[in-house]
Amino acid sequence: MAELRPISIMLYKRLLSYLRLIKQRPEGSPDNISSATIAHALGLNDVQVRKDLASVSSGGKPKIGYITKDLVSDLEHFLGHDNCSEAVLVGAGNLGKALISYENFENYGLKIVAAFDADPRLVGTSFKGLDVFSAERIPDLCRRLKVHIGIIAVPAARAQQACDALLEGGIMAVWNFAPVNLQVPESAVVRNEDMGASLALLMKSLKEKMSPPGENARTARPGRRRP
Amino acid sequence: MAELRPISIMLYKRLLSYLRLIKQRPEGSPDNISSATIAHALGLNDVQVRKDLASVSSGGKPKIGYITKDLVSDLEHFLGHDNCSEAVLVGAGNLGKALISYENFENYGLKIVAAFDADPRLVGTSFKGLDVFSAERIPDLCRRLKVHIGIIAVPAARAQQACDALLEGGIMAVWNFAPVNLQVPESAVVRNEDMGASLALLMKSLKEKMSPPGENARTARPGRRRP
DNA sequence: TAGATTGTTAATCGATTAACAATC
DNA sequence: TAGATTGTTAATCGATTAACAATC
Repeated sequence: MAELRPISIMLYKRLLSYLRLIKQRPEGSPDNISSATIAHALGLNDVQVRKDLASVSSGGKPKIGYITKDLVSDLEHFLGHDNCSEAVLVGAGNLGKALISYENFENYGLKIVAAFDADPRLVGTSFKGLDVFSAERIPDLCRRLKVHIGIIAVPAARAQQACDALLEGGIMAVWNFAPVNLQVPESAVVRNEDMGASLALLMKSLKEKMSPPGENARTARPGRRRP
Repeated sequence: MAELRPISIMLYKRLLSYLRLIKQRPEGSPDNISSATIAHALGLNDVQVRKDLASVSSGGKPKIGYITKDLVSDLEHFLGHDNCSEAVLVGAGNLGKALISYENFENYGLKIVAAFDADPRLVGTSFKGLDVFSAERIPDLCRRLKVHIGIIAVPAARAQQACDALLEGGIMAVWNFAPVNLQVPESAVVRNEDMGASLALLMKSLKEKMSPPGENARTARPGRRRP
């Protein structure tokens, strides 16, 4: 049951994908699920699924599998979705608005509590009930709101500046959507949402699919997704 | 020099990060760079950087390092940024508009050539020079434009439908921003841009940083980013 | 030459998978 | 009981790192 030491990013991602898969099952699905079913739906190995789940859940039952209800709560508990965290958003342009609109964040325990923008035309407006403040107020308001997560959704050229302001406001974790390498002190955590890199990966897979691996290929993995 | 067999996703991501780092260096930076410098800036091991680069470039020079100009072109060539690919976008809401505005995609060889939306108020409009067509025309226009990449930026509930239309139009690679597991045939490639999962990872790192690993921790990696 | 830096070989480490026993 | 399924142990595989020789 629940380990304490840091787990690998790959494992963490898989756990998240299990949770999402199970939560997404249509109404009226059986209330149990086997590791093989999960593995098949996600293109993974069933032993791996069982091993992953063993580190999280109270275990499945032979011939039955895992009780989805229990599994969901075990996963959520382990992944820490229980305690909601608050964040501020810098940049209320299209991307910022898209993030504000993204219904799904609350499922992951995130709530955006304030937005900032440097554009005076946006300052003072509100979007989906969220007020947009002047970027100058970032350090002050972050401190007052005692928020620890900052989201950067500004153009590349202004990202470092936004980051600095957030850090000044006591932000400890930065979620960066701008295509730049932010410089931050070691005390802070940065996660780059590098959409360019992500796109490149898609294009890479596509190319690999179109020009099949050839003689050299050894481990062309078979089917990943359901037809 | 340049391997042919499929390379690992982690390696591919690192190569992308090298490219981005080097391209981002300020004007007037030296025209050479050492593996140690790259490694330090990205929080990696320098041997790893050299090994990665060896698979891509014509090599560095002892005492000098790598010539950035050559390295950039080697990386770009290897990563396939040379040949630009075209894509269509489904969903011209805030997220869609943010993607259209994202200056950076062209650096990765992607051009969005058409946008679709189900909302009649958006159909017929254009944004940054890109026309928005009715979602009904997806299969037809995709075929006519001979596009192979589709981007899904619609709400979760409509994502599978959008995906089906794209597949009907001959799309082979789907970049999915909706928080659902799309069902696609094996012939297609899907990349899920799961922002919820990404957020969860950030929150995980933050938690790990705030409550230090404790006695159990064995390999707390030291410094990752510059102060 | 001495020092910095690359590139490679071998060792280590961690993650995945195969085989199989346990259990309902 | 027979069959399906879990959980675990051991083997495999791949990726990272350490040590060091090669080179400018």
